[in-house]
Amino acid sequence: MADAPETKRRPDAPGEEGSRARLIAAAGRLFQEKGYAATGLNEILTLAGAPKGSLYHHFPGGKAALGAAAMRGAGALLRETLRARRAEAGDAAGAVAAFAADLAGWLEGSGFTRGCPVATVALEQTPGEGDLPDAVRGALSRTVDLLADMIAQDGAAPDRARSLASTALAALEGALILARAKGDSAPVRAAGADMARLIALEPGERPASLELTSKTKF
Amino acid sequence: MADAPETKRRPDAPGEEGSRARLIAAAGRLFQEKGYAATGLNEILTLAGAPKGSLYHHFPGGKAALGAAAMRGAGALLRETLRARRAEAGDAAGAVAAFAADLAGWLEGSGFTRGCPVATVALEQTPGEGDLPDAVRGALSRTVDLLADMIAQDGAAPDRARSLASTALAALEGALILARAKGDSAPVRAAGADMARLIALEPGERPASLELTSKTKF
DNA sequence: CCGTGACTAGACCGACCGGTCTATATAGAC
DNA sequence: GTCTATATAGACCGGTCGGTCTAGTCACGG
Repeated sequence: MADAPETKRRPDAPGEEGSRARLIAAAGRLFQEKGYAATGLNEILTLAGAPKGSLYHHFPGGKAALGAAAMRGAGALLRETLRARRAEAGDAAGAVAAFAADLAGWLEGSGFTRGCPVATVALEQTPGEGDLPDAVRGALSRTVDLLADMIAQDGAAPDRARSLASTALAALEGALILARAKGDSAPVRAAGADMARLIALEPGERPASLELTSKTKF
Repeated sequence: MADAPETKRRPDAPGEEGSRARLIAAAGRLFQEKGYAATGLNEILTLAGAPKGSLYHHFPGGKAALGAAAMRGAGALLRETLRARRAEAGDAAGAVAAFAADLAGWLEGSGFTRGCPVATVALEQTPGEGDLPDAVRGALSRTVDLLADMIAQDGAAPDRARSLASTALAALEGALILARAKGDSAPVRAAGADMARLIALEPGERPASLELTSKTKF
Protein backbone atom coordinates (compact mmCIF):
# COMPACT_ATOMS: atom_id res chain seq x y z
CA MET A 1 0.00 0.00 0.00
CA ALA A 2 2.86 2.37 -0.76
CA ASP A 3 5.14 3.57 -3.53
CA ALA A 4 2.42 3.66 -6.15
CA PRO A 5 3.71 6.72 -8.03
CA GLU A 6 7.27 5.89 -7.07
CA THR A 7 9.31 5.04 -10.08
CA LYS A 8 12.66 5.67 -8.51
CA ARG A 9 13.85 3.30 -5.73
CA ARG A 10 16.87 2.10 -7.64
CA PRO A 11 20.07 3.06 -5.96
CA ASP A 12 21.80 -0.09 -4.80
CA ALA A 13 24.41 -0.29 -7.47
CA PRO A 14 27.58 -1.13 -5.51
CA GLY A 15 26.28 -4.46 -4.33
CA GLU A 16 25.12 -6.35 -7.37
CA GLU A 17 21.88 -7.69 -5.94
CA GLY A 18 20.13 -6.42 -2.84
CA SER A 19 22.66 -6.65 -0.06
CA ARG A 20 19.78 -6.33 2.34
CA ALA A 21 18.30 -9.58 1.08
CA ARG A 22 21.68 -11.27 1.24
CA LEU A 23 22.09 -10.17 4.83
CA ILE A 24 18.73 -11.65 5.79
CA ALA A 25 19.52 -14.90 4.02
CA ALA A 26 22.94 -15.22 5.59
CA ALA A 27 21.63 -14.43 9.05
CA GLY A 28 18.76 -16.86 8.71
CA ARG A 29 21.01 -19.64 7.65
CA LEU A 30 23.59 -19.10 10.37
CA PHE A 31 20.97 -18.72 13.10
CA GLN A 32 19.47 -21.97 11.88
CA GLU A 33 22.79 -23.76 12.15
CA LYS A 34 24.27 -22.34 15.32
CA GLY A 35 21.70 -20.23 17.07
CA TYR A 36 21.34 -16.53 17.57
CA ALA A 37 23.86 -15.80 20.28
CA ALA A 38 26.53 -18.06 18.85
CA THR A 39 26.46 -16.33 15.49
CA GLY A 40 28.73 -13.32 15.27
CA LEU A 41 27.97 -10.25 13.24
CA ASN A 42 31.25 -10.58 11.39
CA GLU A 43 30.36 -14.09 10.37
CA ILE A 44 27.06 -12.93 8.90
CA LEU A 45 28.81 -10.08 7.14
CA THR A 46 31.41 -12.37 5.61
CA LEU A 47 28.80 -14.84 4.36
CA ALA A 48 26.68 -12.05 2.93
CA GLY A 49 29.67 -10.29 1.43
CA ALA A 50 28.69 -6.98 2.99
CA PRO A 51 30.48 -4.53 5.26
CA LYS A 52 29.28 -3.47 8.65
CA GLY A 53 28.10 -0.14 7.35
CA SER A 54 25.54 -1.81 5.12
CA LEU A 55 24.13 -3.81 7.97
CA TYR A 56 23.57 -0.80 10.16
CA HIS A 57 22.25 1.18 7.23
CA HIS A 58 19.56 -1.38 6.41
CA PHE A 59 18.99 -2.46 10.01
CA PRO A 60 19.53 0.47 12.39
CA GLY A 61 18.31 -1.83 15.16
CA GLY A 62 21.42 -3.96 14.72
CA LYS A 63 21.56 -7.70 15.24
CA ALA A 64 18.12 -7.95 16.80
CA ALA A 65 16.47 -6.14 13.88
CA LEU A 66 18.26 -8.36 11.39
CA GLY A 67 17.16 -11.37 13.38
CA ALA A 68 13.57 -10.17 13.37
CA ALA A 69 13.67 -9.79 9.59
CA ALA A 70 15.12 -13.28 9.27
CA MET A 71 12.34 -14.67 11.47
CA ARG A 72 9.67 -12.98 9.37
CA GLY A 73 11.22 -14.37 6.22
CA ALA A 74 11.53 -17.86 7.63
CA GLY A 75 7.96 -17.83 8.88
CA ALA A 76 6.73 -16.70 5.49
CA LEU A 77 8.63 -19.49 3.76
CA LEU A 78 7.19 -22.06 6.15
CA ARG A 79 3.64 -20.89 5.53
CA GLU A 80 4.12 -20.64 1.79
CA THR A 81 5.38 -24.23 1.70
CA LEU A 82 2.55 -25.43 3.89
CA ARG A 83 -0.02 -23.71 1.68
CA ALA A 84 1.48 -25.28 -1.44
CA ARG A 85 1.35 -28.75 0.12
CA ARG A 86 -2.21 -28.23 1.16
CA ALA A 87 -3.15 -27.30 -2.40
CA GLU A 88 -1.54 -30.48 -3.68
CA ALA A 89 -2.80 -32.84 -1.01
CA GLY A 90 -6.33 -31.52 -0.81
CA ASP A 91 -6.71 -31.84 2.94
CA ALA A 92 -4.92 -30.81 6.11
CA ALA A 93 -3.73 -34.29 7.03
CA GLY A 94 -2.06 -34.78 3.68
CA ALA A 95 -0.58 -31.30 3.85
CA VAL A 96 1.03 -32.05 7.20
CA ALA A 97 2.51 -35.30 5.97
CA ALA A 98 3.93 -33.65 2.86
CA PHE A 99 5.19 -30.69 4.85
CA ALA A 100 6.99 -33.05 7.22
CA ALA A 101 8.65 -34.69 4.24
CA ASP A 102 9.82 -31.25 3.11
CA LEU A 103 11.31 -30.54 6.51
CA ALA A 104 13.00 -33.92 6.60
CA GLY A 105 14.43 -33.33 3.16
CA TRP A 106 15.80 -29.92 4.10
CA LEU A 107 17.40 -31.33 7.21
CA GLU A 108 19.02 -34.18 5.31
CA GLY A 109 20.08 -31.88 2.50
CA SER A 110 22.00 -29.71 4.93
CA GLY A 111 23.80 -32.66 6.46
CA PHE A 112 21.68 -32.34 9.61
CA THR A 113 22.98 -28.89 10.37
CA ARG A 114 19.82 -26.88 9.75
CA GLY A 115 16.67 -27.40 11.75
CA CYS A 116 13.81 -24.98 12.12
CA PRO A 117 15.12 -21.44 11.84
CA VAL A 118 12.47 -20.09 14.17
CA ALA A 119 12.78 -22.65 16.95
CA THR A 120 16.49 -22.11 17.34
CA VAL A 121 16.05 -18.42 17.97
CA ALA A 122 12.85 -18.90 19.96
CA LEU A 123 14.64 -20.80 22.69
CA GLU A 124 17.25 -18.14 23.28
CA GLN A 125 14.88 -15.27 23.80
CA THR A 126 15.09 -12.95 26.72
CA PRO A 127 12.88 -9.88 26.69
CA GLY A 128 14.48 -6.62 25.66
CA GLU A 129 15.90 -7.73 22.34
CA GLY A 130 13.86 -5.27 20.36
CA ASP A 131 11.57 -6.70 17.69
CA LEU A 132 13.00 -10.18 17.89
CA PRO A 133 10.67 -11.79 20.44
CA ASP A 134 7.65 -10.37 18.65
CA ALA A 135 8.91 -11.62 15.30
CA VAL A 136 9.45 -15.11 16.72
CA ARG A 137 6.03 -15.17 18.33
CA GLY A 138 4.44 -13.91 15.14
CA ALA A 139 6.15 -16.47 12.93
CA LEU A 140 5.03 -19.33 15.15
CA SER A 141 1.50 -18.16 15.82
CA ARG A 142 0.76 -17.26 12.24
CA THR A 143 1.84 -20.72 11.17
CA VAL A 144 -0.38 -22.29 13.79
CA ASP A 145 -3.23 -20.09 12.58
CA LEU A 146 -2.74 -21.18 9.00
CA LEU A 147 -2.71 -24.83 9.95
CA ALA A 148 -5.74 -24.36 12.16
CA ASP A 149 -7.63 -22.87 9.24
CA MET A 150 -6.76 -25.84 7.11
CA ILE A 151 -7.95 -28.28 9.73
CA ALA A 152 -11.11 -26.30 10.33
CA GLN A 153 -11.81 -26.33 6.59
CA ASP A 154 -11.84 -30.10 6.78
CA GLY A 155 -14.68 -29.85 9.23
CA ALA A 156 -13.21 -29.72 12.70
CA ALA A 157 -14.59 -27.35 15.29
CA PRO A 158 -12.52 -24.15 15.43
CA ASP A 159 -11.23 -24.68 18.96
CA ARG A 160 -10.35 -28.27 18.27
CA ALA A 161 -8.66 -27.24 15.04
CA ARG A 162 -6.46 -24.72 16.81
CA SER A 163 -5.48 -27.23 19.44
CA LEU A 164 -4.65 -29.86 16.85
CA ALA A 165 -2.71 -27.35 14.79
CA SER A 166 -0.67 -26.38 17.81
CA THR A 167 0.14 -29.98 18.62
CA ALA A 168 0.99 -30.77 15.00
CA LEU A 169 3.40 -27.88 14.62
CA ALA A 170 4.89 -28.67 18.02
CA ALA A 171 5.46 -32.28 17.00
CA LEU A 172 7.24 -31.22 13.82
CA GLU A 173 9.42 -28.67 15.63
CA GLY A 174 10.32 -31.15 18.31
CA ALA A 175 10.97 -33.87 15.77
CA LEU A 176 13.44 -31.60 14.03
CA ILE A 177 15.31 -31.30 17.31
CA LEU A 178 15.41 -35.06 17.83
CA ALA A 179 16.31 -35.73 14.21
CA ARG A 180 19.12 -33.24 14.18
CA ALA A 181 20.58 -34.58 17.41
CA LYS A 182 20.41 -38.14 16.12
CA GLY A 183 21.56 -37.38 12.61
CA ASP A 184 18.54 -39.27 11.28
CA SER A 185 15.37 -37.80 9.86
CA ALA A 186 13.17 -40.68 11.01
CA PRO A 187 11.65 -38.70 13.90
CA VAL A 188 10.40 -36.05 11.48
CA ARG A 189 8.83 -38.59 9.18
CA ALA A 190 7.31 -40.41 12.14
CA ALA A 191 5.88 -37.18 13.51
CA GLY A 192 4.46 -36.31 10.09
CA ALA A 193 2.75 -39.66 9.78
CA ASP A 194 1.45 -39.67 13.35
CA MET A 195 0.10 -36.14 13.15
CA ALA A 196 -1.52 -36.77 9.80
CA ARG A 197 -3.24 -39.75 11.36
CA LEU A 198 -4.32 -37.74 14.39
CA ILE A 199 -5.76 -35.01 12.18
CA ALA A 200 -7.44 -37.45 9.81
CA LEU A 201 -9.32 -39.26 12.52
CA GLU A 202 -10.87 -36.02 13.70
CA PRO A 203 -14.61 -36.21 13.11
CA GLY A 204 -15.06 -34.06 10.04
CA GLU A 205 -18.59 -32.82 10.28
CA ARG A 206 -19.02 -30.57 7.29
CA PRO A 207 -17.17 -32.01 4.31
CA ALA A 208 -16.27 -28.57 3.04
CA SER A 209 -17.01 -25.19 4.49
CA LEU A 210 -16.28 -22.40 2.08
CA GLU A 211 -15.46 -19.77 4.63
CA LEU A 212 -12.02 -19.31 6.03
CA THR A 213 -12.24 -18.55 9.70
CA SER A 214 -8.82 -16.93 9.77
CA LYS A 215 -9.03 -14.94 12.93
CA THR A 216 -5.33 -14.30 12.49
CA LYS A 217 -5.04 -13.14 16.03
CA PHE A 218 -1.28 -13.04 16.28
CA MET B 1 30.18 -49.79 41.18
CA ALA B 2 33.01 -47.90 42.88
CA ASP B 3 34.22 -46.48 46.18
CA ALA B 4 33.13 -49.43 48.22
CA PRO B 5 36.03 -49.34 50.71
CA GLU B 6 36.35 -45.60 50.32
CA THR B 7 35.64 -43.88 53.56
CA LYS B 8 37.50 -40.71 52.82
CA ARG B 9 36.27 -38.46 49.99
CA ARG B 10 35.60 -35.55 52.24
CA PRO B 11 37.75 -32.63 51.38
CA ASP B 12 35.47 -29.91 50.16
CA ALA B 13 35.36 -27.84 53.27
CA PRO B 14 35.75 -24.34 51.83
CA GLY B 15 32.57 -24.55 49.83
CA GLU B 16 29.84 -25.60 52.20
CA GLU B 17 28.07 -28.09 49.93
CA GLY B 18 29.46 -29.56 46.74
CA SER B 19 30.40 -26.66 44.58
CA ARG B 20 30.47 -29.09 41.70
CA ALA B 21 26.78 -29.77 42.10
CA ARG B 22 26.05 -26.07 42.41
CA LEU B 23 27.91 -25.41 39.19
CA ILE B 24 25.87 -28.02 37.34
CA ALA B 25 22.63 -26.66 38.73
CA ALA B 26 23.49 -23.07 37.87
CA ALA B 27 24.63 -23.98 34.38
CA GLY B 28 21.54 -26.07 33.73
CA ARG B 29 19.24 -23.32 34.81
CA LEU B 30 20.95 -20.60 32.81
CA PHE B 31 21.22 -22.74 29.69
CA GLN B 32 17.53 -23.44 30.04
CA GLU B 33 16.70 -19.75 30.21
CA LYS B 34 19.04 -18.24 27.67
CA GLY B 35 20.77 -20.98 25.75
CA TYR B 36 24.30 -22.29 25.78
CA ALA B 37 26.16 -19.66 23.80
CA ALA B 38 24.37 -16.73 25.39
CA THR B 39 25.30 -17.84 28.89
CA GLY B 40 28.66 -16.57 30.06
CA LEU B 41 30.97 -18.47 32.32
CA ASN B 42 31.11 -15.57 34.72
CA GLU B 43 27.34 -15.59 34.98
CA ILE B 44 27.35 -19.27 35.88
CA LEU B 45 30.11 -18.70 38.39
CA THR B 46 28.26 -15.86 40.06
CA LEU B 47 25.03 -17.84 40.35
CA ALA B 48 26.87 -20.85 41.70
CA GLY B 49 28.97 -18.76 44.04
CA ALA B 50 32.17 -20.36 42.83
CA PRO B 51 35.39 -18.98 41.41
CA LYS B 52 36.79 -19.89 38.05
CA GLY B 53 39.41 -22.13 39.57
CA SER B 54 36.75 -24.44 40.94
CA LEU B 55 35.08 -24.76 37.58
CA TYR B 56 38.27 -25.79 35.83
CA HIS B 57 39.21 -28.09 38.66
CA HIS B 58 35.94 -30.04 38.49
CA PHE B 59 35.53 -29.69 34.73
CA PRO B 60 38.90 -29.62 32.99
CA GLY B 61 37.00 -29.65 29.72
CA GLY B 62 35.64 -26.19 30.48
CA LYS B 63 32.23 -24.92 29.44
CA ALA B 64 31.49 -27.87 27.15
CA ALA B 65 32.20 -30.40 29.91
CA LEU B 66 30.03 -28.49 32.35
CA GLY B 67 27.29 -28.36 29.74
CA ALA B 68 27.56 -32.10 29.18
CA ALA B 69 27.17 -32.71 32.91
CA ALA B 70 24.15 -30.42 32.98
CA MET B 71 22.59 -32.31 30.06
CA ARG B 72 23.10 -35.64 31.80
CA GLY B 73 21.53 -34.27 34.95
CA ALA B 74 18.59 -32.77 33.10
CA GLY B 75 17.99 -35.98 31.16
CA ALA B 76 18.05 -38.01 34.35
CA LEU B 77 15.53 -35.69 35.97
CA LEU B 78 13.23 -35.94 32.97
CA ARG B 79 13.32 -39.73 33.00
CA GLU B 80 12.90 -39.93 36.75
CA THR B 81 9.82 -37.74 36.54
CA LEU B 82 8.41 -39.73 33.66
CA ARG B 83 8.96 -43.00 35.53
CA ALA B 84 7.20 -41.62 38.59
CA ARG B 85 4.21 -40.52 36.52
CA ARG B 86 4.03 -43.88 34.84
CA ALA B 87 3.94 -45.59 38.24
CA GLU B 88 1.06 -43.38 39.33
CA ALA B 89 -0.95 -43.49 36.12
CA GLY B 90 -0.50 -47.16 35.38
CA ASP B 91 -0.12 -46.82 31.63
CA ALA B 92 1.92 -44.91 29.11
CA ALA B 93 -0.87 -42.66 27.92
CA GLY B 94 -1.62 -41.47 31.42
CA ALA B 95 2.07 -41.02 32.11
CA VAL B 96 2.48 -38.76 29.09
CA ALA B 97 -0.50 -36.64 30.09
CA ALA B 98 0.77 -36.25 33.64
CA PHE B 99 4.30 -35.58 32.45
CA ALA B 100 3.00 -32.83 30.17
CA ALA B 101 1.23 -31.29 33.13
CA ASP B 102 4.55 -31.33 35.00
CA LEU B 103 6.30 -29.57 32.16
CA ALA B 104 3.54 -27.00 31.88
CA GLY B 105 3.73 -26.36 35.59
CA TRP B 106 7.49 -25.89 35.51
CA LEU B 107 7.20 -23.47 32.64
CA GLU B 108 4.50 -21.45 34.35
CA GLY B 109 6.35 -21.54 37.64
CA SER B 110 9.38 -19.95 36.05
CA GLY B 111 7.35 -17.17 34.49
CA PHE B 112 7.80 -18.77 31.06
CA THR B 113 11.55 -18.40 31.15
CA ARG B 114 12.52 -22.04 31.40
CA GLY B 115 11.67 -24.57 28.73
CA CYS B 116 13.34 -27.90 28.15
CA PRO B 117 16.96 -27.70 29.25
CA VAL B 118 18.06 -30.22 26.66
CA ALA B 119 16.29 -28.76 23.63
CA THR B 120 17.78 -25.34 24.13
CA VAL B 121 21.30 -26.69 24.00
CA ALA B 122 20.48 -29.27 21.32
CA LEU B 123 19.67 -26.59 18.78
CA GLU B 124 22.97 -24.78 19.17
CA GLN B 125 25.20 -27.74 18.61
CA THR B 126 28.07 -27.75 16.22
CA PRO B 127 30.43 -30.70 16.27
CA GLY B 128 33.68 -30.25 18.09
CA GLU B 129 32.27 -29.13 21.40
CA GLY B 130 33.71 -32.06 23.28
CA ASP B 131 31.25 -34.27 25.14
CA LEU B 132 28.34 -31.92 24.70
CA PRO B 133 26.76 -33.26 21.52
CA ASP B 134 27.00 -36.81 22.83
CA ALA B 135 25.43 -35.80 26.12
CA VAL B 136 22.56 -34.08 24.32
CA ARG B 137 21.99 -37.05 22.05
CA GLY B 138 22.12 -39.41 25.00
CA ALA B 139 19.68 -37.42 27.08
CA LEU B 140 17.14 -37.33 24.26
CA SER B 141 17.50 -40.87 23.05
CA ARG B 142 17.44 -42.41 26.51
CA THR B 143 14.22 -40.57 27.23
CA VAL B 144 12.72 -41.81 23.98
CA ASP B 145 13.84 -45.33 24.89
CA LEU B 146 12.20 -45.12 28.28
CA LEU B 147 8.94 -43.91 26.81
CA ALA B 148 9.08 -46.56 24.10
CA ASP B 149 9.44 -49.24 26.75
CA MET B 150 6.39 -47.91 28.54
CA ILE B 151 4.32 -47.93 25.37
CA ALA B 152 5.53 -51.39 24.45
CA GLN B 153 4.57 -52.63 27.89
CA ASP B 154 1.02 -51.56 27.13
CA GLY B 155 1.05 -53.94 24.20
CA ALA B 156 2.26 -52.02 21.18
CA ALA B 157 4.71 -53.59 18.78
CA PRO B 158 8.29 -52.51 19.57
CA ASP B 159 8.82 -50.58 16.35
CA ARG B 160 5.52 -48.84 16.63
CA ALA B 161 6.24 -48.04 20.27
CA ARG B 162 9.53 -46.40 19.40
CA SER B 163 7.94 -44.34 16.68
CA LEU B 164 5.12 -43.22 18.95
CA ALA B 165 7.55 -42.43 21.74
CA SER B 166 9.61 -40.30 19.40
CA THR B 167 6.57 -38.36 18.24
CA ALA B 168 5.29 -37.92 21.77
CA LEU B 169 8.54 -36.52 23.09
CA ALA B 170 8.86 -34.35 20.00
CA ALA B 171 5.38 -32.94 20.54
CA LEU B 172 6.16 -32.06 24.13
CA GLU B 173 9.49 -30.46 23.25
CA GLY B 174 7.92 -28.46 20.45
CA ALA B 175 4.98 -27.49 22.61
CA LEU B 176 7.39 -26.06 25.17
CA ILE B 177 8.82 -23.86 22.44
CA LEU B 178 5.39 -22.61 21.37
CA ALA B 179 4.22 -22.16 24.93
CA ARG B 180 7.26 -20.21 25.94
CA ALA B 181 7.04 -17.94 22.92
CA LYS B 182 3.35 -17.29 23.57
CA GLY B 183 3.62 -16.97 27.32
CA ASP B 184 0.82 -19.50 27.66
CA SER B 185 1.13 -23.13 28.63
CA ALA B 186 -1.91 -24.22 26.60
CA PRO B 187 0.20 -25.77 23.80
CA VAL B 188 1.89 -28.08 26.30
CA ARG B 189 -1.40 -29.22 27.79
CA ALA B 190 -2.87 -29.68 24.32
CA ALA B 191 0.12 -31.72 23.22
CA GLY B 192 -0.11 -33.85 26.35
CA ALA B 193 -3.78 -34.57 25.78
CA ASP B 194 -3.38 -35.24 22.06
CA MET B 195 -0.40 -37.54 22.53
CA ALA B 196 -2.10 -39.42 25.32
CA ARG B 197 -5.02 -39.96 22.99
CA LEU B 198 -2.77 -41.09 20.16
CA ILE B 199 -0.99 -43.57 22.42
CA ALA B 200 -4.20 -44.83 23.99
CA LEU B 201 -5.83 -45.69 20.68
CA GLU B 202 -2.90 -47.87 19.74
CA PRO B 203 -4.14 -51.46 19.48
CA GLY B 204 -2.89 -52.98 22.71
CA GLU B 205 -2.52 -56.66 21.91
CA ARG B 206 -1.09 -58.19 25.02
CA PRO B 207 -2.58 -56.57 28.11
CA ALA B 208 0.69 -56.88 29.98
CA SER B 209 4.00 -58.29 28.87
CA LEU B 210 6.37 -58.83 31.70
CA GLU B 211 9.54 -58.34 29.74
CA LEU B 212 11.10 -54.96 29.19
CA THR B 213 12.41 -54.70 25.67
CA SER B 214 14.87 -51.95 26.53
CA LYS B 215 17.26 -52.22 23.67
CA THR B 216 18.69 -48.88 24.84
CA LYS B 217 20.43 -48.40 21.56
CA PHE B 218 21.18 -44.71 21.88
C1' DC C 1 54.06 -30.70 62.30
C1' DC C 2 54.96 -31.20 57.93
C1' DG C 3 53.79 -32.83 53.57
C1' DT C 4 50.45 -33.67 50.01
C1' DG C 5 46.52 -33.65 47.19
C1' DA C 6 41.84 -31.59 46.72
C1' DC C 7 39.85 -27.50 46.26
C1' DT C 8 39.15 -22.38 46.33
C1' DA C 9 40.35 -17.85 44.79
C1' DG C 10 40.75 -14.42 41.32
C1' DA C 11 44.14 -11.74 38.44
C1' DC C 12 45.13 -11.95 33.91
C1' DC C 13 45.18 -12.96 28.71
C1' DG C 14 44.34 -12.58 23.70
C1' DA C 15 40.35 -12.98 20.86
C1' DC C 16 36.21 -11.54 19.54
C1' DC C 17 31.82 -9.38 20.59
C1' DG C 18 28.09 -5.83 18.94
C1' DG C 19 28.00 -1.21 17.85
C1' DT C 20 29.60 3.59 16.31
C1' DC C 21 31.87 6.55 13.35
C1' DT C 22 33.88 8.90 9.38
C1' DA C 23 34.92 8.59 4.59
C1' DT C 24 33.75 7.26 -0.02
C1' DA C 25 31.33 5.76 -4.24
C1' DT C 26 27.15 5.87 -6.84
C1' DA C 27 22.72 7.26 -9.18
C1' DG C 28 19.26 10.36 -10.11
C1' DA C 29 17.28 15.44 -9.79
C1' DC C 30 17.80 19.80 -11.52
C1' DG D 1 28.09 20.12 -13.67
C1' DT D 2 26.54 20.12 -8.81
C1' DC D 3 23.78 18.57 -5.10
C1' DT D 4 21.61 15.16 -2.35
C1' DA D 5 20.19 10.73 -0.72
C1' DT D 6 21.44 5.96 -0.74
C1' DA D 7 24.48 2.67 0.21
C1' DT D 8 29.19 0.75 0.69
C1' DA D 9 33.44 0.38 3.16
C1' DG D 10 36.04 -0.68 7.17
C1' DA D 11 38.84 1.36 11.07
C1' DC D 12 37.91 1.67 15.63
C1' DC D 13 35.85 1.30 20.49
C1' DG D 14 34.91 -0.47 25.21
C1' DG D 15 33.34 -4.56 27.02
C1' DT D 16 33.05 -9.38 27.61
C1' DC D 17 34.17 -13.85 26.18
C1' DG D 18 36.29 -18.67 27.45
C1' DG D 19 40.43 -20.16 29.19
C1' DT D 20 45.09 -20.20 31.74
C1' DC D 21 47.90 -19.59 35.58
C1' DT D 22 49.78 -18.78 40.16
C1' DA D 23 48.82 -18.42 44.96
C1' DG D 24 46.48 -19.68 48.92
C1' DT D 25 43.46 -22.66 52.02
C1' DC D 26 41.95 -26.62 53.93
C1' DA D 27 41.69 -31.80 55.79
C1' DC D 28 44.15 -35.57 56.37
C1' DG D 29 48.20 -39.29 56.62
C1' DG D 30 52.61 -39.93 58.20
